[in-house]
Amino acid sequence: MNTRNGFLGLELRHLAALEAVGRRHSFGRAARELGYTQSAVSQQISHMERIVGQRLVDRPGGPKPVELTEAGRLLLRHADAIVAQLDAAQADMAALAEGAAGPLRVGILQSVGARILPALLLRFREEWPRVEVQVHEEADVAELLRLVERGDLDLTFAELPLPEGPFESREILRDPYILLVSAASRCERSRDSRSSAGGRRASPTASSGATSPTSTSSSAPTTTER
DNA sequence: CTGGTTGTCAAAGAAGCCTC
DNA sequence: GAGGCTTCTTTGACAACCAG
Repeated sequence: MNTRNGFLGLELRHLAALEAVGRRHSFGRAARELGYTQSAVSQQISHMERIVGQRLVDRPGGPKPVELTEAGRLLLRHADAIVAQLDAAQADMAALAEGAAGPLRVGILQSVGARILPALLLRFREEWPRVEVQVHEEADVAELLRLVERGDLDLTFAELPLPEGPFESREILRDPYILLVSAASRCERSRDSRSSAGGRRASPTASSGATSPTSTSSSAPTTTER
């Protein structure tokens, strides 16, 4: 018999029995803890020992406590890793079922990727550590919206107003843009009238940090979901 | 030595699951 | 539904050890 195939006969209940026996130092107490009879646990351990081909539990006989052999302790260390991995898998499955895990495909423009996304991702990963964010960059908002509509993206950053479509949007940021012109330009000469209407003074040396290729008007980046 | 405790081993049977 | 398989329980006989 192939040893590796033989190990396929090992089951989680066997590892649980080994762990309980190792911790309680008694077949009977391990059995009570696991909800089995002492005989059942004894048979499980014996079955394991036949599978691995080594003595896993030292039975001194009588009321002396039973102890795991070196082979038993070695196998238990692997069992701990297996059980921990299983716990992680169970948590992942539960998280996936409630939408807290799995991939999240996000569409962005270059400006969003450079200025907004890094900070957002940091916060997002703290809150949703099991969600893998997959970023997809496009130069065109219309293309991003098309990908969301087709289901190729889960959400995208866009600018308001949105075109007609099966989208749900949430405004997350207002990012004012300003116009920079020469002091001698016609725009500067007409500033008085715009200032009185609530406009902002343009400066040739300073800006509010706007990076959008759009040169005029204020924009309101938004996340859009299909 | 005796009784109590703990564990092994074997056999019979119950229960659940799967396949046909 | 019947049959096969697996797992577990129950029961009984037995062994090893400890305490009184």
